[in-house]
Amino acid sequence: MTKRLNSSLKPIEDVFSFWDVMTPDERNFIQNTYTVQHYRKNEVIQMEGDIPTHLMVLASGKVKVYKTGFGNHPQIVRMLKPGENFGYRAIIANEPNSTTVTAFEASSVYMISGEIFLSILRHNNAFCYRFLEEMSFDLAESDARTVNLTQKHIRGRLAESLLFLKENYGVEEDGATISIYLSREDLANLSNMTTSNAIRTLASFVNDEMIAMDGRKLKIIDEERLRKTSKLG
Amino acid sequence: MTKRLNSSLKPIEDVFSFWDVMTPDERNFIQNTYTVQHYRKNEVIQMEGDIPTHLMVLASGKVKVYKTGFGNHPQIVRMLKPGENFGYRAIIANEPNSTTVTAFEASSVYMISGEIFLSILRHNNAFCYRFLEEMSFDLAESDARTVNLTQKHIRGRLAESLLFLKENYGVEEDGATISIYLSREDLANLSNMTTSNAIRTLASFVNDEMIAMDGRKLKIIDEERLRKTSKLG
DNA sequence: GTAAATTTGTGCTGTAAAACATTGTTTTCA
DNA sequence: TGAAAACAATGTTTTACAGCACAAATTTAC
Repeated sequence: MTKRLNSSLKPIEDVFSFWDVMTPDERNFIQNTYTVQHYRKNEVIQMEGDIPTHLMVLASGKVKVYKTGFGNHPQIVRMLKPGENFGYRAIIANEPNSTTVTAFEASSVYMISGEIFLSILRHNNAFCYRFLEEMSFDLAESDARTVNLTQKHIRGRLAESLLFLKENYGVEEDGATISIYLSREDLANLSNMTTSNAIRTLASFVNDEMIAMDGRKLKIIDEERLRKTSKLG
Repeated sequence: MTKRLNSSLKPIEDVFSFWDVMTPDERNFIQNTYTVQHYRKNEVIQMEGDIPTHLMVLASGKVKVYKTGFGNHPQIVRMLKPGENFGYRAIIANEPNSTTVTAFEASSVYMISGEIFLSILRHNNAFCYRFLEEMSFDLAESDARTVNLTQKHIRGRLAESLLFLKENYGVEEDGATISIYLSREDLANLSNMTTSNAIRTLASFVNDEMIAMDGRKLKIIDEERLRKTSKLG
């Protein structure tokens, strides 16, 4: 089984989206030094406060990036899908990790040494620019999240999260069921509310016929209205 | 008077902190093409939604960077002091501005053409890397702000803001008065609360002898306790 | 295959903070 | 210099949401 998982893993040159701007030498170097790590559901991949060692590329699975605030209350700040990079911000800033990363489901991660990463950044301008671009998107998203979470009311925040999940992870073959199954608690930590309120508000959305639920499967049935709810509360 | 202001303005090579990583050619090019803009108190420098045209460097004064949320309620996401760059994120991301920038007080800004900026980013690796570094700090700050604003209670948020203002802008000769005079409204927009609550909470801090007030002059007299309040509410 | 643990669902209560209203105070500018 | 506007202060009311307790359902573990 494990073998099968490994053999079915997409090779790093297909997963790491900045492969195309690297030189043959750089590619070789990474090919010869990268490692793969497999994580089980709920396993911690990176810990807040630890010294970062690797640029990581999610090969398969889904992970959450979160900060632990006062009273151990986590706030999810990013959710990644295969092909996305993480762990590199702290390397560039030369700081301890500012976030914890945990696997939502069984996930595989390509690990590229931080020193090699920095060295490529410092020698390959196109590579550096691509990361700059990526960060400039992430920064806008982060600022937008700040405003969403502080200014929207509970219904607006949850609606926003559901739409984000749909956009980010897509839907099943039925065209409506969001392709990620989160616990109510994770949904709450994404939307800055208590678990009870996530449950309650989901129920109210079902009642309003904006979504349908089957356990953790959430189906968006009136996206229009959900979008309105996200905007106006 | 205006002449005096102009003549007392620090030259761009002293203000723009990435000058040292530029080539002589690049420096020349910027020297020959940059412009200076002066803004009066409360004047808008950059507008949310507009197409970005220039990398801007604050030469003198103080400015706020904010997003306008639902119900026209602004959330300040950054406050700049001389030497800091702004307006460049949207250029890199090739998006409309995601924030509005307004002068707190009379400010002067060096304007560097977006095309020239992009061209240097694409040819000068050290220059590109410095911006990458800057963004990696900003991104961590933005995520931290999200957690602060969503999880801390009103006293904690205001205390946090006061400490930030002191760290960012420093203090007057008395060693205690914060060197920026904000309206209660701006303080509220920085701390995600209503103006009345900013006023009330400030008064309560005075009562608790953590700060002293004289109009807009805020003096931190018990930083220890203010820090504790910021952490624990 | 049953116990234990985790997750989900619901109701109730208290409260932090928004919203609103009013008045006093300072700035701005014809 | 006097009216208007902006800002600061404070009291009152309303409400959105957290916190808690508990029950039911589902998952995990042995």
